Formats: sequence, structure tokens, C-alpha cells
Amino acid sequence: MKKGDAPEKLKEFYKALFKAFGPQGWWPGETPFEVIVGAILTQNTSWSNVEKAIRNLKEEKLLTPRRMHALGLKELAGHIRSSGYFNIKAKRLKNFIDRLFDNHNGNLNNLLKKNAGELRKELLSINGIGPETADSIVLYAAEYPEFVVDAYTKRIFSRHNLIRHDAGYEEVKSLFMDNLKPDAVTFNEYHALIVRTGKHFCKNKKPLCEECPLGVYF
DNA sequence: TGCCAGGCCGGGT
DNA sequence: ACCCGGCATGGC
Repeated sequence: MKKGDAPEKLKEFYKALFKAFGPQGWWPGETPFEVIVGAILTQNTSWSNVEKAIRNLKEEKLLTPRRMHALGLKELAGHIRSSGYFNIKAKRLKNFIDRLFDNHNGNLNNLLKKNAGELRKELLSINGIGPETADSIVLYAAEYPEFVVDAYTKRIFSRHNLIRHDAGYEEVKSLFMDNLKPDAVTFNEYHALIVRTGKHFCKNKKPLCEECPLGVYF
């Protein structure tokens, strides 16, 4: 496929997925802080496990920066057990919250009001926040147009030869950033639709099946 | 029963 | 600059 085809291809894929699944209404969280907690907890973990952890935190009234800041690591880990990797994720949550209090007066809006580039840079400087988690926060909590790339994105779009199979994060991201108009609403929906598709048709590292809206591949 | 899930880090080449 | 092991629960 030629490089100039990418914009049309990306639009075509989007249309097919939107037609099949409709609007996804992401992020599945009510507040920016909940989005951020979810973004960290869902690292290499199914969302259903994360939901339980978030439900716990809500029931214990711990889902605020201040309350979480006051918790010890072991205690916090106990509340997020179901999300897996709970020790390391407790640390990562604390790392984020510590930064919030050290540099932003514990005020999330103070952090999120930075411009997209500065926000992303600061998030990446926090231990435990990598490119996907950072972009998820920038897009779904701050609502800036940064495209989020995940394992499904790589699988689906490399299988359709829009990117190389061994493409790295930034390389995949640039496929979307360079060929779509930067729009947070569209990027929001597109990534959500990719995840929706991947969950059902990309399982077990197998090729897309024939029921997939993107058609048979391989 | 085993494999996988909306990654990331640290240590080693 | 990559490559790899470790991190851990719950669902199918």
C-alpha cells in the first residue's frame, strides 16, 4: 500500500468500526482523577479487574488525591488487589500523587491546565507512567488530541500493513498523528473503537476473523 | 489447566 | 538502542 493512502484508509477503518459498534463513550470514569487512576491500574490488565479495584476505592471513599495521599503503600495495595501487580501499581499511583502535591499543590487542575506537550513530558517523567498511560491521561483526562496507541492498535494496523510489525510506540502513533486532523473527540472514539474491536476479534494473538468489521485478514 | 489482559521498569547486551 | 524477566489477579 502506498503512503498517500493512509489518510483514506484510516478514515475508512474509523467509519467501519463506528458503524459496527457506535459511539463508545470513553473514558469509563466519572472524573479526571478516576481516569488517571484507571489508566495506571489497567496497565497490561483487563478492565474488569480494574473496575473492581476502582469500586473498592470508591466504597472506601479513597478516590481523591488527598485521601490517597494519606494512605501507606501497603494499605493502598490492599485496596487495589484485584487489578493485579498491586504492589508496583500502588507505588505508581503514589508516584503520581506525590508529584501532584510536590509540584501542583495537590490540585489536579493545576497539572492538567498545562499545554499538551508540557503535560505529556511531565507525566513521562513520573516513574510508572510510560507513553501509553501518558497519552491516555492527556487525551481522556485533559482532552488534548494525542492519539493513544496500545497492543491492539499495533496488532490490527500491522496486520493490515499500515505499519511494520515491529514498529515502536512513536512510529505507530505518528501514523495517526500525521494522517488525521488533530481532534480530541475523534481520537477518543477511534482508540476506544480499536480496543472494542481488539477485545472481540484480536484474541490470543490470532489474526482477525471474518466477523470483524475490518474484514478477513491473512 | 493454561493463557491472556487497554504496560512499564531496570539490568543486561 | 533494543531485549528480556518480573510484576499478579481474575476470566474464559
